[in-house]
Amino acid sequence: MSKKLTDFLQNYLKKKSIFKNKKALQSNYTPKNVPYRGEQINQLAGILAPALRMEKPSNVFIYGRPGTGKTLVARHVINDILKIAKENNINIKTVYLNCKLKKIADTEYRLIAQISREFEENVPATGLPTDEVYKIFLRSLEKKKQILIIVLDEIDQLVKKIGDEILYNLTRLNSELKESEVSFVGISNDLIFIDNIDPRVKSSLSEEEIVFPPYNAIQLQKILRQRSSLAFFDSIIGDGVIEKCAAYAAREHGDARRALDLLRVAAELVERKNEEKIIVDYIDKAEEKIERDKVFDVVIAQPKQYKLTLYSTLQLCNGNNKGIFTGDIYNTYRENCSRCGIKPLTQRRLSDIIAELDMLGIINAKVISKGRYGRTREISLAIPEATVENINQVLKEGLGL
DNA sequence: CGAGATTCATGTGAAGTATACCTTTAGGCTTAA
DNA sequence: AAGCCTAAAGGTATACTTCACATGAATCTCGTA
Repeated sequence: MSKKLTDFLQNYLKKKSIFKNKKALQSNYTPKNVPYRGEQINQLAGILAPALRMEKPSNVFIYGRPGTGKTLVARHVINDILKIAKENNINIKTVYLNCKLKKIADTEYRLIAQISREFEENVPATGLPTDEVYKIFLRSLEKKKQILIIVLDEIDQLVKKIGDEILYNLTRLNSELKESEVSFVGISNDLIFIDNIDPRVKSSLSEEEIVFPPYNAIQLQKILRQRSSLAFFDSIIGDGVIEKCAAYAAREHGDARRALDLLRVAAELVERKNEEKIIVDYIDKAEEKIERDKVFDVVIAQPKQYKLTLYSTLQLCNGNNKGIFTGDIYNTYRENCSRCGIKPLTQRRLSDIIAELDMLGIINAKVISKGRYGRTREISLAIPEATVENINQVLKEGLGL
């Protein structure tokens, strides 16, 4: 190890961190109290409380824009219920699942398999019939009398992808159970989601509804202050920093997660620069970085073929801002395939991949008709200009080009 | 000139295929009585 | 004879391919004013 590096690491260890508890700013942190969500907490607690008497709670749907505290409130209420249940020896179990996660809960099979794994069942990734997995799950649930509360986050994404039949199957679960009972808490960012599903399913799965309004700037400030007092040592935050974070996040339909991310990333930048105070300028830098990282993380998590498709799109968009079409991308894609020795997929499949990249918000794809010249998707990038080059770089390396 | 037919390039649905993995079953081998 | 291992048979989910038909406005065609 070089002298320089050793020194750096030594110093790093000695240096006092500006964070008291960095976790308090991370998005999966559950604070002790949740400001401005008292009403929603009471509603949800009221709905779920019957579980403590071993009665099945009503199913609930929770709606609200991103970053309005839906997941947080659900976690909070459930934690408390679990705590009380434990103190009083009541048999309640809860499962939290994010339906958006690729390869984990993005199909009916995987969803049920994942829930079953929470019961220490060993369910293979493929090979079993889906109803067999249902049986494993039900059997496991019936081993002893209990109330199960399943929280399905971003359930709208799942239904968009595989259709609403799964919801119907979920509603029927209780009729197969003798001892235990299951309740669902569905969380959705899409406010009109429930209107587009089968009315029968709707009535049984959405017995109750809770709506989360966005936070306003004042509320965001309060939240930020509360969390930052947990996260930082005193007097680290400069004037106007909190206000600016709140203002930026309020602009994005009151997204508290974004506000907290801004503050955290800004602090990380400060720390890395060996400075001691967060000043307003860092918020702008943080904003840029978040924007960049957000796309980065999504892109990096994609399978190879998706990356290659995106890379080809990037190539075509570069410097050429008149619309590009599916056919163009496919040609470029094929070239790139042969360059890095990957077997090309069919255009049919690429069409689906483009649609998925569109859903992920990395590109904008709109089906248009060019009249005499056919029908196609008109595609443009949804990535901020400044990050294109970076992403291009990462893709290039990832694909060995 | 304008209504209706044509056309193109690809969207899109359905069905088929490859792969990877599962359970069941039957046969063969080992083991212990 | 009982127990265990292995391989074949028969099954599924998922990602992808193949096939076939659907789309929809620019362009073409042709009858009419």
